[in-house]
Amino acid sequence: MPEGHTLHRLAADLNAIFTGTDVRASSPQGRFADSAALIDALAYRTGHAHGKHLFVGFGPPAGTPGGDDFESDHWVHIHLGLIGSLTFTPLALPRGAVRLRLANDDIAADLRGPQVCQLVTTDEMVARMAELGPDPLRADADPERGWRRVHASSKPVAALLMDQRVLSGVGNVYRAEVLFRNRINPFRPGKLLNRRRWREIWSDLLELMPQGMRANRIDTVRPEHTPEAMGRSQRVDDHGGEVYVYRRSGLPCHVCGSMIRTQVLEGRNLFWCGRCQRRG
DNA sequence: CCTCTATGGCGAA
DNA sequence: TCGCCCTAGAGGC
Repeated sequence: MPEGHTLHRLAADLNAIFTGTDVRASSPQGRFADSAALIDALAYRTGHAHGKHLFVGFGPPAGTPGGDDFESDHWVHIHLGLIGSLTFTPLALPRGAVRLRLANDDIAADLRGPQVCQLVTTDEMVARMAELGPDPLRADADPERGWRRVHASSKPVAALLMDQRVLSGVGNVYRAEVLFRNRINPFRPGKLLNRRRWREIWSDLLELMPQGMRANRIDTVRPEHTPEAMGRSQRVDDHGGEVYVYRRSGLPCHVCGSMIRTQVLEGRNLFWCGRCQRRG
C-alpha cells in the first residue's frame, strides 16, 4: 500500500510509539538477523521518510561513554516496494514472514515483504536521499528541480510523474489522479507541458498527499463528486479510497460519464479519461 | 489446490 | 521491454 504518504505516516507512527521506549529488534524470518541483533543493542532515535524511502535511526543507549544521545549512525533503510508492509500489532507471536520486528513492551511493528531492508550509515542515507527528486511531503522540497527534468524530457508526463528522480513519493494512484484532477493529457511530452500545468500538479499534490497521510489512504474526489453527493454506491476496492480513474477502467467517468480508459505505460497500468484530460 | 493481482524498482538483454 | 524479487489476499476449480 505504499506511496509516499504511507511512508511519512509510518515514520510519524514509529516516532509516536517508540521514541523514549526500550525498543527490541529481531528478525523472526531470519533474513535480517545479523543487523537486527546489532540494532537490538542500540536505542531507538528517530524515523523519517523521503519519498517512498523510510529511514529508522538507532544510536548508543543513553549513558554510553562517548555515545551521543541524539545522533544516529545506524539507519535501517526500508523500501516497501510493491507488496511490502509495516503494520503495528499488540505484542504477540509474529504471523507470516516478518523480516524485522521492532517492539517495546506494548506494541510490535512488523515489516513484511520489503524490497529493501538494509543497515546504512548516515553518509549512505544522505547519498540515497540525494538521488531523489523533490518530495511534496517535505517542507524543504523545491518543485523547480522537478520542472527542470520534466522540461528537458520527451517522455509522457505520466511516465515522468512515476520517476522518483523527478518527484519522489508519487506512485501509480497519485499520478493517475493528479493528472485527472488537473485535466492533463497523460501522454503529453514533458518538454511540451505548460509550466503552469506543472505548478498546478505540484500544488495539488501539496493538498492530496498530506490529506492521504492523515487519512492513511488515498482519496481524491472533490466534494461534488463523492458517492453521497452523486448518489452512487461506495467504492468497494482493496485500496479503499475514493478516486476518479485509478482501477476504474470501463466504468463511467464521475465528471463526464465517458468510459475510463487504461493502457500499460512503462510496465504499469495507467488510467485516464480521454474526454476530460486534454490539457497540456 | 491453483492462478492472478498489487500503491515498486532493479538488472539483463 | 521483460523477467524477477518480495508477500498476502482474492477468486476459481
